[in-house]
Amino acid sequence: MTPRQIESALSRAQLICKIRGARLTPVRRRVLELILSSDQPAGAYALLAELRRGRGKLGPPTVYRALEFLLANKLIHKVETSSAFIACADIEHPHESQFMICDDCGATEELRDDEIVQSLRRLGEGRGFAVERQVIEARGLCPACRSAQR
Amino acid sequence: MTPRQIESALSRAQLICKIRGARLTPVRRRVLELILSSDQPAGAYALLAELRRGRGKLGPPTVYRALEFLLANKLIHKVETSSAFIACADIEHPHESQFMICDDCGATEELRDDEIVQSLRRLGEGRGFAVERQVIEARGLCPACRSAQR
DNA sequence: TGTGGTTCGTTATGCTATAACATTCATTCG
DNA sequence: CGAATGAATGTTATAGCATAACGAACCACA
Repeated sequence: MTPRQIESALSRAQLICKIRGARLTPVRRRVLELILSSDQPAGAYALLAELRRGRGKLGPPTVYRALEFLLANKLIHKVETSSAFIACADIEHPHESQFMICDDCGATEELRDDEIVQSLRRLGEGRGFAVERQVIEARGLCPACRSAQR
Repeated sequence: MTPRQIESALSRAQLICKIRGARLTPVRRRVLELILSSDQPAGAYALLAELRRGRGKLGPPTVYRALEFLLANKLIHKVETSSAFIACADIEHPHESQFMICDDCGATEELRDDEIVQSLRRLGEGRGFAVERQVIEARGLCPACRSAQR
């Protein structure tokens, strides 16, 4: 993302939070900015290391609390199989998303297919489950690593 | 699972391994037995604690290596969002599976829907990804906890 | 200007997983 | 048989991910 795009995303996040009565504080904003700046999903401790450059010596809870807030407000997603966090591609429209993760280079792409979401929901409800959250991730090789391997 | 069913599953696993030229050693067999005996997904350290009762003082690598073997031979699955391991419901027919996990009581049900598997595969391939492994898990409330809450 | 709730700093700790190297075990081949 | 080889396991240490608990600072609102 270009600096311009990052600024735009931050402004929009700010606005969304304001509307909701949620507070995008400096720490939270900074963590979101770091995640937006990263081209790959960012781990909590990598974010913490960045946070510390500038601010003093912070502990894990600081970054985890910020992540919790950003997740709750659907400004970021957690990639479960990587234990890492990625900016949401469309914060104006909260949604379930799916991820493709390259085992080679870690490249992660957010997909959004409502049909698969509905399928899993139906599947759960067929068994009497009330589905609250879905984790749908595919691991494999991205196009680049795929051709590099041959 | 009843002791009888556990014995049956162990025998079948033994046979499958033999056919494949894989060795279901005592440690691996024991870990599989523990997982089969558990009514809920078992964590690695819980399994380790059980393993230690009987054998001496073992380290995490022992159990993790056994788990790696069982996963590679598709005798168990890993539930990513719980960091726990569950017996495969149909070891004779290797497959991708999905899980419904209750946030309240931890009850975990293995589902098997080939359509959702194919959907995700197509979705990935549409983006040029070679999908090797799928993680599809739904978190929510199981029927029991659902009615208990009302 | 209190007062209550939210956010943040700080310390400590727990859980999950693997690296690295020594040892034991099983198998095969001379 | 006995050595050689590769697989499996034991052992110690450490890395990586996440949260509990408590107090201080901050903010909004009466």
